[in-house]
Amino acid sequence: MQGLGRHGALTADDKALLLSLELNSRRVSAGEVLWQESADVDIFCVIKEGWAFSYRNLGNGSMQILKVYLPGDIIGIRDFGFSRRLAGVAMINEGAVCPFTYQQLFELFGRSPALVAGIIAVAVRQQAILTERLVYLGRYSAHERLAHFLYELYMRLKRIGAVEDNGFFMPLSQEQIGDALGLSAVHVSRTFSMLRDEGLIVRDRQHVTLPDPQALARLVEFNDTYIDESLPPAFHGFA
Amino acid sequence: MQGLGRHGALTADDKALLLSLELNSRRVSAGEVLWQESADVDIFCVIKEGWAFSYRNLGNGSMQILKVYLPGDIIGIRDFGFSRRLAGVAMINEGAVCPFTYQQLFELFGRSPALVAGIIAVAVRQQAILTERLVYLGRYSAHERLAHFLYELYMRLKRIGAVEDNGFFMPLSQEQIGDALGLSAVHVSRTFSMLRDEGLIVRDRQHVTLPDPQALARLVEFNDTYIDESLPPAFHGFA
DNA sequence: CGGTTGATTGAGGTTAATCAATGCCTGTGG
DNA sequence: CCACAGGCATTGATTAACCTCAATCAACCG
Repeated sequence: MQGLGRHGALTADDKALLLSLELNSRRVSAGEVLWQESADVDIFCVIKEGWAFSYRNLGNGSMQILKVYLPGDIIGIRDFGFSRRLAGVAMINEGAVCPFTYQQLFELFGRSPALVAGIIAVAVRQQAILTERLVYLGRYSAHERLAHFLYELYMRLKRIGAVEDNGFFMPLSQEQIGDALGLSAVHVSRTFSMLRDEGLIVRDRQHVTLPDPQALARLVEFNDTYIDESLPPAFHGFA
Repeated sequence: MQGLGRHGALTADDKALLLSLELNSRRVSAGEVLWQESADVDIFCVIKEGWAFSYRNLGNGSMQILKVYLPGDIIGIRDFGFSRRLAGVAMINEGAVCPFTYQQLFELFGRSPALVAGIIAVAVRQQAILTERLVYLGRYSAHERLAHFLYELYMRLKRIGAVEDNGFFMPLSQEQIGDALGLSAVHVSRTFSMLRDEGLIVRDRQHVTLPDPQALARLVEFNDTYIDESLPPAFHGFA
């Protein structure tokens, strides 16, 4: 609700609708697969608690992680408009999700322009994050990829109040980070060491600290166009 | 119109609306920049003729090409919902485009559910193509990346009737292909030679032939989920 | 005809993958 | 409480993929 409200005032009715969706939330365990790739598209989810990721398993035995989802993120709207899942989704750690159906989504669409605008904004910004990683995969070294990845997490976590003293909880294994960045787990480890020696990133088990976020931002030339989540003025008349 | 009509019957009114958009088309020259990254978002375009690509220029001097656009493709809907361009767009060869404004897009939305469904379907499928390349960038070698890239072009060109005897016109330079696949131009050249020696891809200047598309499809494990362009049943009641 | 652009080929260097060994935590069962 | 196993991270050595630089060549263009 906090996420969607940024794009237009929600009426009391809108809020009631959203709250009704949140009622039937479900606890999920670490590693649990929410759905497999190619499965039928039935539901979407909002993460209430815990981290998840979407992935593709490849013919050569490796896996590509497409996106990491944090509490408050909507999972599955990328599949909106398809009849089968383009990617699987699994939980990283324990948590809770609120599932809702295509039906309920269309209901929202019919009822509230502000919610439509909000969901469009969320969807296009998620895609922008993906595009940003495509750029990094294509043209940057392991060093910059990892730095960018962690800085992006830092920014997203800060938005939801999960950063304290420039540090945050990060439950991904180095193997999983490698699968997200197109690197081997071994090289992720080496790259972490480099970043630590440079004083840019400190990591202790599942806790990451960025001693100097500004310096890191300069290094990765962070493009915050897609983090700014306001919709352009043209939308105001529409939704 | 052909592309959008796949997702629902267009009324005579819809068609008239689309034709009116096509009236003010504009000729564009090879290499012409349609817009720069970070520019204000004012228009979208349909390509009537010629090829284009969207790109990001990076701090380290290199460029990442995000997507290649073919005749019939809509350019710029990725920026829908942002006030500034996430990527630049430039023509590869000479051609013609039909620009239309945010305003006109909203008008379409208000008038025709079938067009809304069509545009949603086009947008999500374009994103799926991007995601597919992200997977290839992260986890496949130059050999498979190039094979996949060309096979994807082959499939998309076949849809619009631009393939003849398994061959097609391909105006991209090897430098540009490298920018799309995250490779150097030199390595693209070597990889082309490998594919030619394997009998998978024959290239003569700007003409590419796939002697055995089936074999190539097996090699790249082409995922055609996102090429199937029908919207799922759930949409039928909605749009 | 000279100039330019794009493709090819070779040589050598760099990045990151792979293989393998070790260490460190954590949980488990005796 | 200790022994042990499993998962994760680290480190070293070797190999493979790809980049960069540089030279050459072919096609095109004024």
